[in-house]
Amino acid sequence: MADHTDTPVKSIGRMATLLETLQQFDGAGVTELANELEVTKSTVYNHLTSLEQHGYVVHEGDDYYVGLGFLDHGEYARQRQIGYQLIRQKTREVAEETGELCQYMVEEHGLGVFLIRESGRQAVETRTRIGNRVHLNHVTAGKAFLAYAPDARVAEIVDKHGLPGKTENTITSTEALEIELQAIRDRGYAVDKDEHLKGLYAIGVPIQYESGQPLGAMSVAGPANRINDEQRAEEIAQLLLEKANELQLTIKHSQS
Amino acid sequence: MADHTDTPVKSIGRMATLLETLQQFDGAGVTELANELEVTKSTVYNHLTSLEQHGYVVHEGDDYYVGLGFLDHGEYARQRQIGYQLIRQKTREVAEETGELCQYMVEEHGLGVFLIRESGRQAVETRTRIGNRVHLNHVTAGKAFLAYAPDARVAEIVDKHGLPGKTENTITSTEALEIELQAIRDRGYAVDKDEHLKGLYAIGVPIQYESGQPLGAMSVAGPANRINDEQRAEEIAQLLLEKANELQLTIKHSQS
DNA sequence: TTTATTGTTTTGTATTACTAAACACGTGGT
DNA sequence: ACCACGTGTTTAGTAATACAAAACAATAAA
Repeated sequence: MADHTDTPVKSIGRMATLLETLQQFDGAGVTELANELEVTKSTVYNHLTSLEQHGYVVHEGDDYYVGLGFLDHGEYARQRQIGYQLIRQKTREVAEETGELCQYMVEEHGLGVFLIRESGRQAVETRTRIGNRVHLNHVTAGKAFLAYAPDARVAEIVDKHGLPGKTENTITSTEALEIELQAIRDRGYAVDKDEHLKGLYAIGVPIQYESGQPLGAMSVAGPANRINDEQRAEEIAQLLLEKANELQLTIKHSQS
Repeated sequence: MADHTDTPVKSIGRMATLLETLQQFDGAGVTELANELEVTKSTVYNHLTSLEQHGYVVHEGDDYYVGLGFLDHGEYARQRQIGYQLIRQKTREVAEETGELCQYMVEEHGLGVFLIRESGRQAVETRTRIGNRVHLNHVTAGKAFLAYAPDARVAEIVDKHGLPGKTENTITSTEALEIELQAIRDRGYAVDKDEHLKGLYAIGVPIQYESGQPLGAMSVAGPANRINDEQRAEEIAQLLLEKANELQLTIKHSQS
């Protein structure tokens, strides 16, 4: 799980994997972590206390947890994204008007990151959470993004992360991807029948900057039985495209 | 600005100050950071590339920025807080019913951290953002929290962070604090006329767990001219107390 | 072209973060 | 009541590493 690509400052690598497992385990003790990471207890202890002194970790009794120190940096990074406030508002509108779950995702380091998540009245519950990173070929919004990203960028991303499978429907070859992306461009939006999760149907469109480069992608997700019919899907797609277009105009002129 | 309390793993300390200044500067280059932190360029470069490989930093051209890697940990830490979902919903209700800005704050490491922030229709804009850390004696919610926290905990916090001043009205002595906290307990809620920010009026109540220990505090803030009148303030306070009470009952039985 | 000013890379060394082992503390079992 | 084993914590010694210094590359300005 932990990438052993050696980085100049190895302590940062250790810290990163420490935090990841700390989060995975939903809180853990020193020994538990030491066993998992295959390092000495004292090493883990030193890291944890250092992280704690800087607000990145809390301990309750003998268990350590990821702390709220990350929330500050995280929210800063989120609000720094171009058009964040405007897109957030639009996402909310879509969620209310469709009643479904509407999300906005951006790309960073070749992966998709969920930035905004707004639930409508009858929205489904998914496991995705703000900040989660996913492979772009695993989600509808990700494919909508790729379809409108420069070819060179797509190639870079595929080269870096490959096209790992998730379900049997996931696209795992560059040829199939190219065909899919072309289909999305022809259609104007991306559609998925349970690629990410069984029984989930999703529609995604890119949010484009001037010059057409995508900032991210917005998607609506709901239970297949509710969205799968031709009529409703097309309705939602048109709504998304309309909102995306509005955003494109406002972002262009406001630059934030 | 950088605390030089030596921690076992010093790289983490360097990383922390690096990230802080990176955020303060809203993006910066290698040389700029090296000068500010009084270390060599190569050191900064090594840290930045290491952080980047782990998704904590991005670079655009020659400028580095805090990345979205923090968002995942941050959101995790936020949702881990007891009663988060329920409190979020109630915060929204209060924002809608009052039309003002309603926030929820918890304490970590002796400081207040803004967890939730919901704006009503006529809500003021403040500089506070989710994840921001503030001294508890600087904000209304913080004082509401302190008023219902165990005396020992209050003493610990004051001992650790002191009572730094912010405006001329900020409480900076333990005696004054004790009097204020008692007044809050007598009244049932905390009130502030521009302690944190000029022209802002805020009302805060604790959100208590079973056994009365506070999980955090919820506050409503608005322009002084709108809230300052006796009638309106009392109205808001009663609404908050009612919502807090509802929360206390639901959280008790749901444990999340 | 020249001259600053970037970011990047390299090399050697002093620092430091690691392992290992001992210590303190509490708990559960017998 | 004791003992054994589980914690987290602390301490020493050493191998690893993160650092400073300086050279290098690349870009932009003069």
